[in-house]
Amino acid sequence: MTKREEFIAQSLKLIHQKGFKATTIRDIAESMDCDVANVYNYIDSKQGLLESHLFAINSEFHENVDQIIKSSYAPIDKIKKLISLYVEITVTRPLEASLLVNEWRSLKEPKLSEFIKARESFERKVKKIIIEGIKEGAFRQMNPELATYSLLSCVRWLFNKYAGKKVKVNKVEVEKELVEFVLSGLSN
Amino acid sequence: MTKREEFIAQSLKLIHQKGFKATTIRDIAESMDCDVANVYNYIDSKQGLLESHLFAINSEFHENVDQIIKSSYAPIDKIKKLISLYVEITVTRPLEASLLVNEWRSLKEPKLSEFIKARESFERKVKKIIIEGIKEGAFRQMNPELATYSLLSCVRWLFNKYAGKKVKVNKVEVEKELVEFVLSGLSN
DNA sequence: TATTTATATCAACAAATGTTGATGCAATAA
DNA sequence: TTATTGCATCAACATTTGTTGATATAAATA
Repeated sequence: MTKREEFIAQSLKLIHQKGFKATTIRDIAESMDCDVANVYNYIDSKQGLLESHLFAINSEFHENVDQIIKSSYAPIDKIKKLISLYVEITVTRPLEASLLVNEWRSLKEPKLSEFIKARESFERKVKKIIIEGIKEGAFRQMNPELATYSLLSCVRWLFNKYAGKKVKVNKVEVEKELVEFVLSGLSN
Repeated sequence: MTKREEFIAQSLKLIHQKGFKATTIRDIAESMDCDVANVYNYIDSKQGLLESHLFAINSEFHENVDQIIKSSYAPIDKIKKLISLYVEITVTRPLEASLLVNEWRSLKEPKLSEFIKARESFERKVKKIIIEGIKEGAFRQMNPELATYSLLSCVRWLFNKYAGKKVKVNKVEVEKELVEFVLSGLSN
């Protein structure tokens, strides 16, 4: 592993553990056993470090989301596909997924607004799927907004389970469980 | 409203808006239009401010939780009661609820471990309810751990919707929707 | 060989931030 | 009346923290 890769790995790890605000440049330097100034061989600013990783994973996520949205799948299958996407990204790159869920709050304007705008746009798309599903009779009658947030929160917590821990995860099994929960809840 | 009450209100509001780490003593002072040193008429330290509010609401929450756990309700009704409790606290005191969900990360040892321990204990209790519900046949077969986290995340996002915004909320309606989602998911 | 690239070293600064001490003043309670 | 309580004022300090500039060295590349 090159030093630059070690830097990326360590900084992502620290940001996930302590949060972006609480992670200092000196923390990062110490974790990779080098001088403080050395960190600036890899970044322009601390803020830039957050922005680059955050928007990289965010773009990737939204591009995949749009393909699902624009597909001809029925609402119920679009939901399944979205959950599958979220599980895939979260299990393979949990540290970056944690940026999407937690650390975006540390963005500064105008990046903050840019992120929020994209996220709200995504949430509206999910809400539309739910509304359509209700109309078609695939989903029961419900408040689409509350359902949207509930649904999304069901997958957003996931990274917490797989970031930093060396748990061996059966991606497919996790996906199956989440899909079942979102579609059927607890009940028999 | 006394000055002390204004201090509490403003500091909670700021902590929710910007996060605890990003909220400075000077921010708080400015928000209540007083000198910086003045803030220390009401607190011993910034950290103490977080701790007192966080553990106050946390204790209250867990006391109520234990009453539900120890009741003779069936698993499905315990779940309903828990959701009801969460909605109640979140809708009436969203700013404090946000501490429980977001800001506990800013606690320092040993308070941090204390909080985490309580939270994990709570999660185990919920998991037990689910396991029991499955055994009794009230709930379908599922992975209890994933179900626990999914269930809890379904209610934890709520404060985001009601903190800071002047939305008039029908508590009962929100509760009904959440219960339906947790028990039945999206499906018909 | 010449040169670019990746990384290391050291010192230092400016700004932000939590915190303190000493003091004043007015209202309330004893 | 006296003592306490709640709140305000001002100046100052010690740390923490992001960031820079100038320079060195060894390896990779041209």
